[in-house]
Amino acid sequence: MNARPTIYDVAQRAGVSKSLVSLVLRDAPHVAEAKREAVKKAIQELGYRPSRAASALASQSTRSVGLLIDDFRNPWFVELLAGVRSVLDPAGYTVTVADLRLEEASGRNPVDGFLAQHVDALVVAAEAPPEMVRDVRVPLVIAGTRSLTPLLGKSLDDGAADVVAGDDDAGGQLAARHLLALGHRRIAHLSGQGAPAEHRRRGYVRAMAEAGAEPLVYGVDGGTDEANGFRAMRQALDAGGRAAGGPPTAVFAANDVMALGAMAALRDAGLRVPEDVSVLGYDDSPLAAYGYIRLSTVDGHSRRLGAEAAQMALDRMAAPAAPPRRLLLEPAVVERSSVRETIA
Amino acid sequence: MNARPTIYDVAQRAGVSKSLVSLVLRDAPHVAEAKREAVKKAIQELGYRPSRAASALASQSTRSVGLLIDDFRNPWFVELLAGVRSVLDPAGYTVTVADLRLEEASGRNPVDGFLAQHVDALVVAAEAPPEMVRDVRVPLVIAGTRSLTPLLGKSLDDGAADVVAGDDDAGGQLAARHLLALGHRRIAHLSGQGAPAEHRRRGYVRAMAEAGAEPLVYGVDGGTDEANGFRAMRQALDAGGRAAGGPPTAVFAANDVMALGAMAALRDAGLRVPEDVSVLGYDDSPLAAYGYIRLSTVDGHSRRLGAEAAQMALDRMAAPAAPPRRLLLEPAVVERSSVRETIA
DNA sequence: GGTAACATTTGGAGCGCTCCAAACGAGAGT
DNA sequence: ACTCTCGTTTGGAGCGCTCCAAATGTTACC
Repeated sequence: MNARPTIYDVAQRAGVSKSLVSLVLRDAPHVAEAKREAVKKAIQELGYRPSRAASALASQSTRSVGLLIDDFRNPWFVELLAGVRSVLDPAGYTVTVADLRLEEASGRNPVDGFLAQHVDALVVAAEAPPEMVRDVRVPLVIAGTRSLTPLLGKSLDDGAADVVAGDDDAGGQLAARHLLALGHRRIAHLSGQGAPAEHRRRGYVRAMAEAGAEPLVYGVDGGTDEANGFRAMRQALDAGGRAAGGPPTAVFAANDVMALGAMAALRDAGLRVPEDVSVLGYDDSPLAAYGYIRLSTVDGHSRRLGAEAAQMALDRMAAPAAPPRRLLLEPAVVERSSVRETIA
Repeated sequence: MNARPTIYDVAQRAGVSKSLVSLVLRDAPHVAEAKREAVKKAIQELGYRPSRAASALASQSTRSVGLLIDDFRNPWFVELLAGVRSVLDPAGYTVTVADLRLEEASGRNPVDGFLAQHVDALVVAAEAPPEMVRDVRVPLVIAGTRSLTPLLGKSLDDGAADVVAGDDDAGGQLAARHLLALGHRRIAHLSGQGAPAEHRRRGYVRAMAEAGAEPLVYGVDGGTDEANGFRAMRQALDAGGRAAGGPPTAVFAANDVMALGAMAALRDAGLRVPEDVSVLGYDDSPLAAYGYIRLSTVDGHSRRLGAEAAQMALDRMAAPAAPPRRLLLEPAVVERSSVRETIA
């Protein structure tokens, strides 16, 4: 009566067998054009929609891949997702997204969720606890602006994960050198917890040392959020007041949101950006592009990252035994209006 | 061998029948504690995870609800989602999110996707084309900061949709009155396409008329994005220059992103916010709360909206024949630092 | 001691689909 | 006319689980 039509209903209406309907559904070759049409017509008329559950159960494949990101609030993921879909959509795969922060907040393990869902592959673009991805038996791709360390552990252990990531070390160096090249010497770095921040920091410190400039790092023990950006910037300003050379002339923040916090602190202190101090962010998130913000930033190519990750997933599904791949994307600085040469 | 363990494997290992395992899985009553433990132990040891597909197929229910939002890039949805999950998680439901813009970009119908997935209910928080939700046979709830118009059509047709929404008309009035009460008279409104913007505009116009002030609307034919906010603000400024009273002393934007565009235009024009002109946004998106922005805005209570929508979905699943419900949430203004009294 | 009443456990019949081996037809070749 | 092919179509056996009716144990009560 009112129940959802099944493949049998379609078959009956089209005057063929359920098997033929199934073939049409997956548009197989060797189906007579007339029958194909008849089936399509019946599908149309009945408003039939195949049941994913049944199909998944029978075929042992959901043709879906899971994407784990860390926080929906950080728009970083949007481009990443667009990249992932750009390669998975044409291949007929569906992608489901979960937010690590949100899942954990409600006491769930998102990876379990994905596995219960029978995803065919998993793309992890968040700093997930290693044990969470320990023995995932589906193709696993690690993607991140994110640094590799916690992931290398996993992939070395069982050789099963492909990884594609922005090179955060290089990005940190790039940022510092960019500022150095513009004549800055007192360059503060606003950092925070977590692997990506740590690598960016490391790169920054190295570049500063090479240039013979003193590394000035703040906020290491805080989050990589706006509040800590604000706080760390204040510290940098206070330290600069008491210390030798005065306040920094440039600031490199571990990400765009922290940079935004820094800009608030600078404005509150009566300092102008970029006239008095230059601010450089990281991620090239949508935030940075707003006309009111115009933040110069380091671009980790998140869209490309997503596309590469998706391709790796596809490749591994095709060839599960192929040697794992690694790909590092070289970051680049995006000039907007928050950075300029020193006046000094 | 290497295959995923099934319920039978667990049963065998625990020395019980598959049915008992199934009971334990859905923690049914009337199961002896000892057996329950044994089953749990076996599950643990085997790393067993139930197959959602099989369970969905057998039980004719996925215990999942779909949430359709309009654009991942607009962080408006984050709180909405949190609200939805806050009621659905405890009830044991899973929620899957799709982004209308993204789905359409890849030529898919997200609702079809949800239905193929057999969601038990659908929450639509985007301005989906009516035909898209036409004959959805699952409980449907419409949620929005979004105005009701396009939805009322649908729900009146078949009486099957519950709706909860922010009252955009009231919000528009509220915004205008708020500014009026602070002594502003030349209050420009930056608007755009789409039902929510239209209703906010209508409210604004009414309140202005009631106060005997002239409505000044710009940007109606553009999007509700940053670029149009910028452009509309420029127009308002130019018009003010030529016309009678000078540039507006206050601006009410149809949403926060447009307000941000307006702030950029104002800054470029050498005008300060709020000293020279007040800016009021709408949505109370995360954007507005950044220290660097501190945008005063109208709060549509998106979290509560999500929670109410989820509850409605739950209620309707429990009682499919209950009369449809309507709920309008009264917006409120959130004071930050972008609005102040007129000096005049 | 026997049995009713309940608590606990179990096998079987699907859920709607895919996939396979087998059946069917219709020309082509001899 | 009769095989052979090859392209097309079909029934049947699951996929891993839920749900039901029925079986089995256990306790209590007469």
